[in-house]
Amino acid sequence: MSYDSSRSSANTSRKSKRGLDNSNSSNNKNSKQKTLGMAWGANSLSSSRSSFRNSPFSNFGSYMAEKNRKLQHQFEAEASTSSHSGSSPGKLIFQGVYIFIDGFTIPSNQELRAYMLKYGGRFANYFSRHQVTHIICSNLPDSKIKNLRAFSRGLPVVKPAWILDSIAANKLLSWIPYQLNQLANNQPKLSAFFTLKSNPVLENVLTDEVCQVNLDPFLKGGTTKDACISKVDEPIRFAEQAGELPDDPNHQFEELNTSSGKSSEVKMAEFGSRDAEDGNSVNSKHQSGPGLFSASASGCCLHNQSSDGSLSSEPGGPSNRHHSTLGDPNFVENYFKSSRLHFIGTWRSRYRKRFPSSSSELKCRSSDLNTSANSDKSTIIHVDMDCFFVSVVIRNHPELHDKPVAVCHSDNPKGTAEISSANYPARNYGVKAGIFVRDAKALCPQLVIFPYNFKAYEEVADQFYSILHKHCHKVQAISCDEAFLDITEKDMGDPELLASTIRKEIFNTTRCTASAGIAGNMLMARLATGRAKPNGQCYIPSVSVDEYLYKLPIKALPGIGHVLEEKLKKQNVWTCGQLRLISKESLQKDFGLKTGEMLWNYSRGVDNRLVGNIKESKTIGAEVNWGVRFKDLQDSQCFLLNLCKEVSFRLQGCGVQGRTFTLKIKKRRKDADEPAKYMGCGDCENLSHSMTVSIATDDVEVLQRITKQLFGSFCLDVKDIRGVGLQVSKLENADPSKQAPERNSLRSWLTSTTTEKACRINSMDKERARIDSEVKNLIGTSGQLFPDHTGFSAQVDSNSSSDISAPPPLSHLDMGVVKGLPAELFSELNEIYGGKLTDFIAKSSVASENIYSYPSTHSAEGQELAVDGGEGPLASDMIPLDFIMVENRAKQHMIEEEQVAPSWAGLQSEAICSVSPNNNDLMPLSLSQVDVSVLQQLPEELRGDILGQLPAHRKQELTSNAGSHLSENPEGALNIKITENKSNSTASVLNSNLWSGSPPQWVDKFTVSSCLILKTLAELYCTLGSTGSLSPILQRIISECLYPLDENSDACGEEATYDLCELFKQYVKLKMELDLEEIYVCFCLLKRLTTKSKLFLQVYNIVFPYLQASIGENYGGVKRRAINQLPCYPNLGFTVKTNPKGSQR
DNA sequence: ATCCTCCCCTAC
DNA sequence: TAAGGTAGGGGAGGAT
Ligand SMILES: Nc1ccn([C@H]2C[C@H](O)[C@@H](COP(=O)(O)OP(=O)(O)OP(=O)(O)O)O2)c(=O)n1
Ligand SMILES: [Mg+2]
Ligand SMILES: [Mg+2]
Repeated sequence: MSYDSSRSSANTSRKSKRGLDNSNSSNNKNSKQKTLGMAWGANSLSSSRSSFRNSPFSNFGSYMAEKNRKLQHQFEAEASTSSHSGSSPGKLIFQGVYIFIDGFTIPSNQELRAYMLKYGGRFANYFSRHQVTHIICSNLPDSKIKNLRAFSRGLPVVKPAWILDSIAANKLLSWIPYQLNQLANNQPKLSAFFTLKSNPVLENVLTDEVCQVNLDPFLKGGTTKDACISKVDEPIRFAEQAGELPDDPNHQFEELNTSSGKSSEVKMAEFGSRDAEDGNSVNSKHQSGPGLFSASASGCCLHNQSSDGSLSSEPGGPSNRHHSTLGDPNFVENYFKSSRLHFIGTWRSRYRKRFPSSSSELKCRSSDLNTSANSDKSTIIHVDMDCFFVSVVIRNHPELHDKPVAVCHSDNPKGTAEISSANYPARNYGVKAGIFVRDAKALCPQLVIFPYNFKAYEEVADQFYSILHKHCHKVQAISCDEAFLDITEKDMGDPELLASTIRKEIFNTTRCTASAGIAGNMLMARLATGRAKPNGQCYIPSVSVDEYLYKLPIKALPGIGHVLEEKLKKQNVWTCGQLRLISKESLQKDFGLKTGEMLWNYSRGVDNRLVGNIKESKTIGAEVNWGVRFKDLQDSQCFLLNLCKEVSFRLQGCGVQGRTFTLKIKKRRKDADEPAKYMGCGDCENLSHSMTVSIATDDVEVLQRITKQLFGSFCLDVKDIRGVGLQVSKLENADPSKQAPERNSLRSWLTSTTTEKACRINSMDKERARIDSEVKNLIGTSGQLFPDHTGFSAQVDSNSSSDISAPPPLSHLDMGVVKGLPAELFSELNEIYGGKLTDFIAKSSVASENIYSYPSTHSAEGQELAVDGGEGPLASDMIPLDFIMVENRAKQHMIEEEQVAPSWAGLQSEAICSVSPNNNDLMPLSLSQVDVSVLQQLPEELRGDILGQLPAHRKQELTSNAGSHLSENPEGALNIKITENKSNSTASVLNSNLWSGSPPQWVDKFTVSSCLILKTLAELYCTLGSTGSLSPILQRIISECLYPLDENSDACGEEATYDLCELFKQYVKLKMELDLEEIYVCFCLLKRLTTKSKLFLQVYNIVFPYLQASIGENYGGVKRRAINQLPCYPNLGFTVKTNPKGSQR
């Protein structure tokens, strides 16, 4: 209906859990801090985005958390004493209000604090998004306004007068008239300070209509000692009722069902009455957190107010013109902040952190094989909140419980906003999730629309799961409002009793009802819940399964969506009973092996899934398919960057890095009409293109480069783009020590702990670097200890000259290694660092904890400068990723030494790291670099591993042709020469006085060749290029690099570019036997060497993406593919074979 | 057979 | 105005 055509949805229900989940910030409310500013980002770590780095809001380290806690404690102590005196109920004006004061205020900070304390409110010493309900702010310089916008995010920013006036009025006034004007229109209005104080009329109106206390129901319930809570343990009646149920399942269903309609009100009467009581006691307060405005009982939605009010209150006041990527540079961030689907989509990731590794989920059932015998004995409970989003927002509106209510962004009766959830009265009118609000209003004109309150959903979900975990240790979370419990091995009696106990507790705690299904497997439990809704429960015993399913519409089976439903209906299958008549073979023929079997099983009530067998997540991604409109390439690139940032955040938040990157594009179909939905994507082609690299990364820069290339390969008119997504797969744990050990594998070797700590320059390293920078200034440069380091740097990277003579920054030392040094070496080292080493070790352990909890790439920028002092962002931007990749790989080889001689490894690798600290992780295992002589000296098992990674032709070369491999081409020959040429220089490297014992023989050459090879290769290439030993095309390219043509020269034009590309193409064709990696490396090097040649860059830009794409890990067939995919540039006269992916479909 | 890429389908 | 995301399962078809 609201669909335009092809839509993607998703199949579900799997849980994933990545064991590592760092420091579980489980109990840490601050962990809710958002990521890229996404309120509900998958990554719950605090962001220290540079934009508000200096604001108190960015500090969420453990120190702040602890300090905050203490101060709050102190405050509460005070409050408990003093508020006793004034504990007259009428005085609790600010109950549920939790303010944070930003900056200077007219009544002082202390005064306001005292007021809050006196009148029942709470006062935050430091901003905590999780608790604070209002930000109090008088007037701020413009520079601060921007930051305020960024972090306030939906929270009301209110002037202190609101507090004073509320006290004067002896009741909580609406804060809306007291909103900080600056935030809305960016223009400070001092007069606004006092305006409303003398406007009682307006005040009353607003107060009545839109009230706002953020009433935390639990706080309230707790403090007022809610009478209902004491009734909690009285499920007996409940249980009896359940126990009395007849055996006939249908009958049961009837009864339970009707009970939900009618008698359930009896059944749940306590709930209802409690609600009423509570409603009375709280009566005049309306709810609502930031941004919630109450809908009046009349059913009229006050959405307009909200829009100037708060909820989604976007910072950009005037920028509301276009709600698309065109008008808003922060579109991604803002969009996710308000997206319900984003909220529920990312919920699981937050859940993992809040309920970390609930031991339960990790493979509990040893009774492994799940034959049907198993399921006979199993007992599964499925619990699902009733109309979750609605229930939560009308918790304190008992008068609305029997009126049709829905949650939606908009109340516009002509609007295309989607209904998120509708309560059961509304469903009677046909209102349901997913339909447009205009259709909902047409079906039910009196429908009351409430806005979202994501914060409340999150809190209720937390409570929901706390209760579940309390009652059962095998909990499989399905979504924020839904879970399976496996109570098979629970000896505690009646499952139905347990279910009712749980439901009751949920209601008493959240004031929202849940329904439950009980059965022998997950499928049947889920179906039972459907029967039980709303506010009921249902048990389906095994014997009743067949009967229950017989008449069940196929669509009710999980896994059958509208497409399968339609296909089956075409076969005249409408019910599960009819579905059973089709043979498994036939189903498998029509729908595939697995799907067919699923249909066959499900139609018989068979489901072998186990509760809680959680797998670690396999992909992480972000996409936006709403409001995406680009006018030019720059728009799209900007958007892509933001998307990369987002994805990078999420990767880091999950503690993983990925190797495969998939860019998804929604492209407006040629004949597509305007989307039915406002700013929707309409009818689109879905295109995707992926690239796999050899080393996992989470670095935003790397992501950006990859994404750029992927994007380029689509060859699209950006104006047709209606949606963009970036997905990362082949995930690996970012902390290799927690990675599943792969014995003796090359990969585990390359990414071993020491490698990680010492060499990988990823977000964590960058953060470390930042921390280190503060110590860095104190360190002298008595670099005697690192003579080799110096020389090494000079050779490897001529660009970073400034820091050459300094010892490696402390942060780059592997403290694990340092600590393990012999005493005398340690003190020597400590001296070099001015005695800071000891301190730093202590410090770094603290710091790394913080980093662990709150990694942040966004603070990376200045840090690189601090570390290497040489290459700023500009330079680093010009370094091709690929060069870096290779260089980095060299480092990893280096690391290998550490395993052999750990005592010097850390320092050794330090030297390397400091050479180009802003390296990226990404690099191909560019096998052309595997030097034969080195290879031969490797330990047997490693050699085997390496060979195992090589493409066949390469393997042969290396094994059979040891000495003179590659000699058939100039590049290969160079490879060997380099090793020889540079072996002298290693001597010094290896002579470090930090050495203890002699390194294994092979370390020498291996290190040299891998660390220096690129630089040297580049030099030699250039030399040979000018002396004519290279092929014409490479020669020409190289000379262009060395002696770049004037930018304005004719020779830089299209024609020249074409010539060069064509030549290159021919070259590749002619030199089929030449490894693509060779060319690839060559290109990387050349790009590195020349940033001035426009001509070269043009060629590079055309050819390189294809090289890059081909260099992934798919060696097989790569050459041919790469050549075929050389692009078509119509104006250059290329003939294209087919353009990559997308367009050919 | 088994993997990979590019999709589609599905549940929340 | 409105905020159509996220992730797993799996099928088709190609490469090896
Ligand atoms: N298309 C959808 C489906 C769900 N949701 C959100 C709102 C729901 O409240 C919540 C939970 O989804 P459920 O499928 O559990 O639906 P409800 O809880 O709303 O209703 P029910 O009583 O059927 O469970 O997810 C949504 O925004 N859009
Ligand atoms: Mg629900
Ligand atoms: Mg649900």
